[in-house]
Amino acid sequence: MRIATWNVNSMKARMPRLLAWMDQRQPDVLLVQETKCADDGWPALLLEDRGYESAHLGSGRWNGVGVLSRVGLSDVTYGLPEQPAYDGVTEARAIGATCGGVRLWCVYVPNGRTVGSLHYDYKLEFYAALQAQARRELAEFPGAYGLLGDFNVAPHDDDVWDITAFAGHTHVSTPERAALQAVQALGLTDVVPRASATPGDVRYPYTFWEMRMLGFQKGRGMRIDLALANPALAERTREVWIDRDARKGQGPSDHAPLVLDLD
DNA sequence: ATGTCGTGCAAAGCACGA
Repeated sequence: MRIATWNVNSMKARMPRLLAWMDQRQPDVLLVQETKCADDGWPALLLEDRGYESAHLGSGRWNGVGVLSRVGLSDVTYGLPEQPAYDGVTEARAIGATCGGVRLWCVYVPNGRTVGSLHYDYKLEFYAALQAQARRELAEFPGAYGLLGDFNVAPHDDDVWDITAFAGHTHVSTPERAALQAVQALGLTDVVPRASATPGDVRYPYTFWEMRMLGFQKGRGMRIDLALANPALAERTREVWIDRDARKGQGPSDHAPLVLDLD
């Protein structure tokens, strides 16, 4: 079974690349973030034609998360039960589902914008809600369990292209990393993609490169898309890899897919 | 500190978010 997570940065704009990628890589389950579409614009029938059931949570312009599966899709949970609101709105940033016997969450953690901002506080609150939900469900679901998506935190200094360039910035701050670590402390392992190169190398397993300033071309990447797996899921995981090719060429997302191949 | 995208509004140019 192949499970993938991909911040697609607009379902509509990415559709040609997304469908080609699905044809090529044949994921059994695909978790997508930043769909930037409303539920009534979600291409459910198109995906169904290709053999995928799907569930989506989205309100339109920003955020939006979806689950695609050809190995079953049940027990869909729309949003985290304790998810904080931002500016009075509970945003479309999390959707849970059981696919092929694996309980999964597709998450799009808030960016945080600048350290100490309201959005940064919101990001930390979101992590607390994610942790609370994972704690409950890890007790509830005895089988394979995983949180996958865009966590907007680079867990280690080596997970950004140049840590000195990130001094005082989000994604690497101690509170953000502590919030991520608190989720992992529940017994969820960051299943790190196989390294094809050393840190700093353009081939290091980053998942995101800025569109601005030719980030990809200059190798300025970050590993912020993660798969946090409980022991049952980690045990079944044979390969974890990043499809850098999906970041190349015309009209890519700024993120590359993270792929888990299970027994 | 920017360089690019994507979206949506009221429009063919901007504001916003990443």
